[in-house]
Amino acid sequence: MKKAPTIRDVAAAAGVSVSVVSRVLNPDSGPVAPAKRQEVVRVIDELGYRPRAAARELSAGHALTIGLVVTDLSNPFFARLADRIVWEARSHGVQVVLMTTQEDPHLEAESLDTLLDRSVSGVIATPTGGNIEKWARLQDLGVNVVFVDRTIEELGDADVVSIENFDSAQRSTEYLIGLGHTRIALVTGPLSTSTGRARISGYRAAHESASLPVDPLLIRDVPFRGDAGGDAVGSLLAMPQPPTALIVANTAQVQSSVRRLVQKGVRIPEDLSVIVFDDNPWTELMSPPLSVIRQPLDMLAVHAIELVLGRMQGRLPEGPRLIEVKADFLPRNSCAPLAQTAIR
Amino acid sequence: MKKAPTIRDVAAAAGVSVSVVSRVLNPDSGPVAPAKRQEVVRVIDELGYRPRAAARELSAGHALTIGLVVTDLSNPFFARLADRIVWEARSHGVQVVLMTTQEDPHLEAESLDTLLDRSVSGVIATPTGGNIEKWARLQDLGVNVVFVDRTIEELGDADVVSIENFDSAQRSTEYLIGLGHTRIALVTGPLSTSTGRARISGYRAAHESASLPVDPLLIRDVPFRGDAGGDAVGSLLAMPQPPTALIVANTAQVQSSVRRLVQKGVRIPEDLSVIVFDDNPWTELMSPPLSVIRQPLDMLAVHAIELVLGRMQGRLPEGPRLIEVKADFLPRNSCAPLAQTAIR
DNA sequence: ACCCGAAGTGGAACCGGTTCCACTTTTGTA
DNA sequence: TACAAAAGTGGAACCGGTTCCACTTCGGGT
Repeated sequence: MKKAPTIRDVAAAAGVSVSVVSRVLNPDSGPVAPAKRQEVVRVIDELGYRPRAAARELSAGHALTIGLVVTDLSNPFFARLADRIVWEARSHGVQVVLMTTQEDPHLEAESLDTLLDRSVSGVIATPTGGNIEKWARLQDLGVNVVFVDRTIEELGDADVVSIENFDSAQRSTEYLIGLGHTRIALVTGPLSTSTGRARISGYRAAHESASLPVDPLLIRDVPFRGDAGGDAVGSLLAMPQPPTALIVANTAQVQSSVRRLVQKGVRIPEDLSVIVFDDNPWTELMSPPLSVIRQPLDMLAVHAIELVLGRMQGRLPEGPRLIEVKADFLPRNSCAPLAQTAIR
Repeated sequence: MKKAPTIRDVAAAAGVSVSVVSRVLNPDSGPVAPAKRQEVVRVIDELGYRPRAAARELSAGHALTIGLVVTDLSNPFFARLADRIVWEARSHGVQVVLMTTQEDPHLEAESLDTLLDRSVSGVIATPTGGNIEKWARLQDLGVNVVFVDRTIEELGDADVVSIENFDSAQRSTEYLIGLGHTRIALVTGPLSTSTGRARISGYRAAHESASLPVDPLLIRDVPFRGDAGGDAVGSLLAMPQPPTALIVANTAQVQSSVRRLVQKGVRIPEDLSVIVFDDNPWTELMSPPLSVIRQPLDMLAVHAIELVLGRMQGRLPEGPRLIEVKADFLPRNSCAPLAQTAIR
């Protein structure tokens, strides 16, 4: 186990001072004579020298690193989001430190502290909704915060990237209404999140423009983790007058909800028409293939990274940005007209 | 945007020297009078002081960080693995820097360089198979390397955690043979990986003990990325005498393979019996639910972390360790006796 | 009362980069 | 040819921790 060379080793071997090596390492930080530059480059290559990130960070005061704080990587939604973000970050030479919260504010708080210790220059997160002061403190210390998929109302000056929640919920609801359905259930995110509320609004708006009444019992706001989606589905099916259509607008709960449907032997779409908010290849492989609101994860990731890096480089207007990405509706075969639906 | 306090601020506010504060921060690094310890703790809390990780790393020479290098997080196998590893790492106070290789040795090489710059104390990876010298160099510089799911033969002294490849392939093959199948196709990983070879051996062994011949054309070793699995399936189906059963023993290619089956309108298990190596909730939600070799990701993750941390703390015997975890076979409804299979 | 070792403390070097600044050497221009 | 501006260079401080070591203080044993 040998020791890696340092900048002073390089300087000595090239017969120059560390200043010169540093200037070679960071172009535009000062002049270097072409001959010396070449020699330094040669020595660097010969010794296999690589600058230690820790040293750089210490003197710079911040790291070329961003934190990614998501609920849970075993959920394909977050996993794919993470994948895109890691990919985009790398192409900009930025590393990603990954933390999961399991939707637990305590774990989230711990993660934020750790990221602060690491002097990350940005954080991309799907926040739990708690830790308002902690998030504020983070921003206060100059960390660029971007929320994806959800907002925290109390945090006015954070950037947010999400899909068009209102619009997506409205469109999927309208589609089902167009098929003749009147009892449409909605499983969505917690009311404490902007996302959850916006989707409910879209759902209501669709009902209103069709002059249909809204049965509040058909709306279920459930947490992002655990088996809450499945439980909501179970309870919906057990209603005296069960729904004939279901929109699962809580991406993290799609799997749980669908599992419950399968377990209960519900036939799709003969018994129940289903639309889910998801972007998961498996939805297409089911029989029938599920109709989905496709979350454009690539776009979410790209915008999130753009925001973080843009702020890092100070090339972005001051105020907080809200970016809403259009989500595609992909009708497949999990929805049928009400006339062809078996009412129990 | 204010500035975070440093250890010197704390020392000044508590009326002690930085040495004392440092000793309070790191118990067992030296004596501190109880009264002063208490005062220092109070000041730390009051100022909200947190030690900068970069400073620590610089002087320690290595970071409390491990690198996780996987193919692709949009693949549920790697995503779930990452999830468990992040979780286990956190519980030991270790952070995880995530990098993806897309199975491209160049990207892998770049990742390793970056991790080296960061002075990570360990790397957990699903290696591409290339970059032998780079991996060796990493180990040479004192980085603990643990491979998951695959080995690199040329790298004798790396720890490896994987499932019992030979055994798993053998059992699934025997199961199908038991159902009467004689033309069983195998889609597995590249021959350049130990995993790929071991699974083929298991497959062959099952044939031998049943005195069945092996048709080499039924064995397809395909890369971990791209749509190679689907293509292999397409080509298998187009054979003059196509297989009546299929084992997809390349977790990264399960989705691609199944998609192709669905696209081609192959009925499971009426036309083809299927077993896949996977640990993905969606396999259960398909109709029919797929029979799987369940990869015990939790176990893989726990062992990987144990190895890395164990080596970091120097409390592990010298030589490289190979840990094989038993994988469960979960028969569901995607396999039928040959007698009930439609031969085209 | 005396001495020795342990407990407690702070000063300063060190880790490996970046950056400021003073200094020397070129260049360009009048 | 003279002299200011620009290019090139290296010394040293600095970032924020850890750690070694010298020094002081205290306690206990004889």
